[in-house]
Amino acid sequence: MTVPTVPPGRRERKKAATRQKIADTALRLFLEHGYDAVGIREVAAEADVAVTTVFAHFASKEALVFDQDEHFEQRLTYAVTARAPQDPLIPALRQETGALLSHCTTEEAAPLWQLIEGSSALRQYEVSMRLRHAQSLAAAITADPASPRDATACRTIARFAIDAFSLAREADDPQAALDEVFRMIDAAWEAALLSSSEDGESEDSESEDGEEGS
Amino acid sequence: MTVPTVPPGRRERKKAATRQKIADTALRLFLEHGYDAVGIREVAAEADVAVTTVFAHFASKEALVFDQDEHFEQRLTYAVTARAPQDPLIPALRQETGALLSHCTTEEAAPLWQLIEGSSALRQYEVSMRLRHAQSLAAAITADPASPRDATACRTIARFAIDAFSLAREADDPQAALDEVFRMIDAAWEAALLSSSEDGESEDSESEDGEEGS
DNA sequence: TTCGAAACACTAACCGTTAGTGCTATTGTC
DNA sequence: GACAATAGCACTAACGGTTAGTGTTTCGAA
Repeated sequence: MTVPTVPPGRRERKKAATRQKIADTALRLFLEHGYDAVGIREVAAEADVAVTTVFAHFASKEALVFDQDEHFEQRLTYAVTARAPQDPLIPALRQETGALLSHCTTEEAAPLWQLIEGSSALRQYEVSMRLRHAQSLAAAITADPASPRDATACRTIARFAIDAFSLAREADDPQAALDEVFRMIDAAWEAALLSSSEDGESEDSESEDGEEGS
Repeated sequence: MTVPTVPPGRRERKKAATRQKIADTALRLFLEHGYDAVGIREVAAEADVAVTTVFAHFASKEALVFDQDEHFEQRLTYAVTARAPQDPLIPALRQETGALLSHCTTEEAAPLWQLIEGSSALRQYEVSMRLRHAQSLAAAITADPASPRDATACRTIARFAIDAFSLAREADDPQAALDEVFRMIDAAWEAALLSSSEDGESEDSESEDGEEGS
C-alpha cells in the first residue's frame, strides 16, 4: 500500500476548508433565519459553491446540522471497548454519557438544540441517528467479555443507554435525570445477568454471528 | 347489506372507500415493485384519484404504509389507563405489547415488514412514530396513580416499553425476547420506585399510593 | 512531464409535497 | 322540493431536497 506520508496535502486541505466553509455558512444561516426557511440553494450560494458540492460533502441537508454525529458514536463505543478489563460496563457508559451530555447542555450549544427542536425534519433525523448509535453500541457491548452471551440483553442495554442520553437532555436537570435513568439501567442489567446465568450457564457455543444488514 | 342504522352518511362512506382504495392500491404497488420504486403520482393514477387527494387522506407517502399507527398507540395507552386499579403496571404493559407483537409477527404481515426494512425512508419514519408512541405512553403512565411522582422515571419506562416492542420484533424468537426485555424493564421500574420513595417521603415500595404532590 | 483521479460547477431533471382554484355532490335546513 | 353551505376531489404549477449527466480544473503520483 502506498502510504501518502503524513502531510495533509494541499488538496485535502482545500477540501476540508470547503467542507468547513459550507458547514459554517449553513449553520449561520439556519440560526439566523431558521432551518426550514433556508434552502440548500441559498446555502450553496452563500458559501459560493455549487449545490452538488454541498451534497458531495454532506449526505443530506440535516447532516449539515448533525455534523459531530460520528464523533458521538465513536466516543460511546470507545468507552465500552477501551475501558479497563475489570471495570463494570454500566458505570463506564454512565460516565461517558454524562460527559457527552455536558457538551450538549452548555449555553453555547443551546441555540443549536433550539434549532433542532424547531424543525420536525431535524427531530426526525435525530431519532434515526440515535438508533444507529444504539446499533453500534450494541455491537460493542455484545463483543464485550463481561456481557451476557445473550444478544437481546446487549441490544436492550444499548438502546436504554441512548434513551438515557436523550431523556436526560430534555429534562430540567439533565445530570440528575441521567443519574436516575442509569440507576434503572443498572437494575435492568443486573436482571439480565441473573436470568442469563440461570438460564443456561453451561450452554454456549451458539450464535456467534448475527448482525448487520445493509 | 350495510344498513346504516346510525347513519354513516353516504358521503363519509364514499370518503372511506376512496381512502381504502388508495391505501390498498399503494400497498399493492409497493409490494410489487418496492417502496422507493413507486411514486405518489403512480399510486394516484392507479387508484384513479388526483395526487392531492392522496395527501388529503394521508399525511405523507410513508403514512400509506403505517396506517394502523394510531390504533397501536391507542391500545398501548389504553392498556395503562383502563386496567384494574390494583393491577401492576409493568405486566399490563407486557401483555399488551405481546398481543401487538403477535399481530406483527404473523406470516401475512411478513412482507410488510420486509418492505419496511428495505426502505430507509420507511425505517426512519417508523422510529419517529415509535417516539410519538413513547410520548403518549409516558403521559398515560405519568397520570397513573401507581406511578412514582417522578416524571423522568415514567418517561423512561415508556421509552423502554416501546424499545421492547421493536427489539423483540427484530429478534429470532420475538416472544422470548419480549419476556427477557420485560424482565429488565421490571427491574428498572422497581429501582425507580425505590429511589423515588427514598428520595421523597417514606413510603412503601410495594403498596404505595402515590397521592399527588404538586 | 504526463496521466488519472478527485473536486467542483452547471444544467436539468425527479420526487414528495403544497398552494391556489374551482367543480361537483352531499347534507342539513327552510 | 329548493337552497346555501360544506366537503371531497381534480387540476395546474410550483417549491425544496436530491441526483444523474457532463465537463472543467487541479492536484498527486508515475
